[in-house]
Amino acid sequence: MSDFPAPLETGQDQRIPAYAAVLNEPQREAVLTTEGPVLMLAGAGTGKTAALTARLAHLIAMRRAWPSEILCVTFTNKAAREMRERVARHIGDAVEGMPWLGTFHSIGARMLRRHAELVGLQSNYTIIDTDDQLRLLKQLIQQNDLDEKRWPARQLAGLIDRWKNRGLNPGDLDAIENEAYANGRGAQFYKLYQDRLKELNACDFGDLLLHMLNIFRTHHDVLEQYQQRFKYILVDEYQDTNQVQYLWLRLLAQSRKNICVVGDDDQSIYSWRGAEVANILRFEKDFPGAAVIKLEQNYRSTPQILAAASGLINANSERLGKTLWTELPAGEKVRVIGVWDGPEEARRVGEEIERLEAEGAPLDQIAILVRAQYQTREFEDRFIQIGLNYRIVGGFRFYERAEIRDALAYLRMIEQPADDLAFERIHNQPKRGLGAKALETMRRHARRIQAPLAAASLDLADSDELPPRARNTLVGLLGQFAHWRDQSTKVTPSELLRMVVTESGYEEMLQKDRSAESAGRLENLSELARAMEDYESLTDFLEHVSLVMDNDARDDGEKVTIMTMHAAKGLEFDHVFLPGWEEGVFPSQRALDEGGLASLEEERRLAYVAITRAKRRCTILHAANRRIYGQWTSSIPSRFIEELPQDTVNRETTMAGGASLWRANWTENEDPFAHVSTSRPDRSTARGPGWQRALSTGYDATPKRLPEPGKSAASFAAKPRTDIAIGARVFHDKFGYGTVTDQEGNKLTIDFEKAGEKRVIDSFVKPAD
DNA sequence: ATCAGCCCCGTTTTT
DNA sequence: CGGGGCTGAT
Repeated sequence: MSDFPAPLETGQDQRIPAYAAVLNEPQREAVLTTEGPVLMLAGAGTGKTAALTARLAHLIAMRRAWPSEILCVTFTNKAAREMRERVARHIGDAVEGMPWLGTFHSIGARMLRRHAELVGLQSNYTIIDTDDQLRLLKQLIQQNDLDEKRWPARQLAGLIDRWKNRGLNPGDLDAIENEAYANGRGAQFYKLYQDRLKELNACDFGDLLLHMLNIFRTHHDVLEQYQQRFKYILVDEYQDTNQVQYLWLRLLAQSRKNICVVGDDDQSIYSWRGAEVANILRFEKDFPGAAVIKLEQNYRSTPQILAAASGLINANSERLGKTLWTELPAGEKVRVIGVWDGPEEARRVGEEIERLEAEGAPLDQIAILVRAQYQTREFEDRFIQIGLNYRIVGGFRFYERAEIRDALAYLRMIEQPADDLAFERIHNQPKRGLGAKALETMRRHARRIQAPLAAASLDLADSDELPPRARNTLVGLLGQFAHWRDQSTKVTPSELLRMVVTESGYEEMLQKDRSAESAGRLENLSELARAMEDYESLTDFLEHVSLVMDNDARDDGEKVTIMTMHAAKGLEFDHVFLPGWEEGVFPSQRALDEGGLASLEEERRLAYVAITRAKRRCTILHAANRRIYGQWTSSIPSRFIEELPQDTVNRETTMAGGASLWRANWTENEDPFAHVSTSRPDRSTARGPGWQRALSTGYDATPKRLPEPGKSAASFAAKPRTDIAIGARVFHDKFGYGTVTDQEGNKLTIDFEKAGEKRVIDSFVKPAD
């Protein structure tokens, strides 16, 4: 600690490095305690990343280690990227020499490339995604005469994932685990899957970590090599680590014990995908003598927001216990708004946002955080209607899109002719008349001669097992691949991709399909080609795409963000709306039905994460009625609302009057089934057990203020466009091509070719070419 | 080989 | 309600 230039208290001492000057006391301690295990408990908004990056900068500036001797792991590429950028600000180009800063998976992949032969792979192994994984498992299930209906591939994939997350190999499964699939054939299928992957020279995501763990366990020399190399280990979001990651880290840290983990047990929201809070809870036991540093000063939210969140999370047991505080001035209380139903909720949020906008709030500082993806629809519909710019985060990531996967499959086939999964994916994409039947013949032959599909197909083309037509097509396709493989050494990867997309007929297929999606798909493919321009070899690029590429960027203009609470972790917004705080929605029905207290506590942590995203204003909403799976359901406010400290909350309702009156009414006409119905409940007749509780929390049935119809951004600015008239052909980002059949102010009625007739705001369409 | 119609099912998501 | 997957008819 003595080598730290000077304490901050000495004022503007010029010897204080920039990276340390802005830190508070505990943050500085986290930077200075370089030796030995450190547990950094960083509450929401407490400057965890600042401390982490300062620690990295410090280690390097003080010559404790070369950049290449520090292992720094994160969960997401985004976090890794951010870390890299922020460290670069402190130490400049030296960060380029940090090859071991990255996600668990990319670091695992990098290590595995060096030691692949130890687990029976070649170093140019392919990383398969969940789609390939599923198709492979389906094949195995079919081949082994299992009924896929009874034992779905999905289930097996889930089990294998979980086993891998826990560091279990096929031979490690106990009787109970084994029993979990196909009456005791779990281990058998797990083994079959692993063997098949090896044949394909492929890995799934879980393998990237599990293979390395196996190597560490069985090859002490390899483990020692890494233990020597990594003088310091830093782990971000430690509460999200799963068993393999934990075991992996423990082995690597064993000899030097210079491991610093950062996390927040209150923000552990990923147990359902294998994360174990226990890892952070028992860190001090794993590494005796660990320094525990708590970051509790919050720089993000108002005292009210913080108090609400803290009060809520207090209801959880099993916490390490932190108390967040802030020096920020008092702000507004958290608002809790009760509304009649889902559509009204969306309407209300829309109005609130328009109000904020009028006050000058930038739209990108406003977020709507939902529990589940299905909740986004209501808002999307409403925002399209009132012409409010929004973006929905989540859904498909870039490389998960079908067209991207198809393009990659072509490239994989060029790179590795033995990649059967890639071949199967595109053998008839675009349609070329090589259907399921031809594929089956090809597979059979491949199995017979023990060769990869493509090689076997070449062989097959010489026989008369396939009909002449299919044979010709097959020869043509294989010829194309030979041609592309030849070209791949002569042109850049990006040129190769363009060549493949055109020559395969893929481009033509998309051009013929005039839907909104296909236009976007063509665009995605050009984007892929553009992204490839930075890569020299196909191998580099393929790994980058499957492991690193994400599509969160593309910030085109100011938009309100709609996303799940999970996706919002780590982000912050001035204004946060939290709709759907009803029992069964949040906490989710599944969490209530299964998983018991642990599940409920995780939901509560999620609520904590959600509230602490807000910097200035946080608005919670709950609706009395909501359509779930097409059924109108009445629901009661979330228990989390009651758990908020009442003095931090302002309650509002769009309904006023006498709750008592309503309760009386309900008891008189008791109808136990009133809460489930197929028609939308009417304000004057609805009732139900949930409703009663809703009333008791300050609800009322008669509308205090009915939403004023048409009062929205759309009707304010109702100047019709002059470039679009009835009969015009137009294009809409969501609905595709269509013809305008009516125009009323800025509202158009359009008959879409794919989506049917819709009413949309004219700013959402452009004239079709 | 392809498509329409039927049935089933339905959190959260990163790599 | 709505999407995906599978079946059976062209």
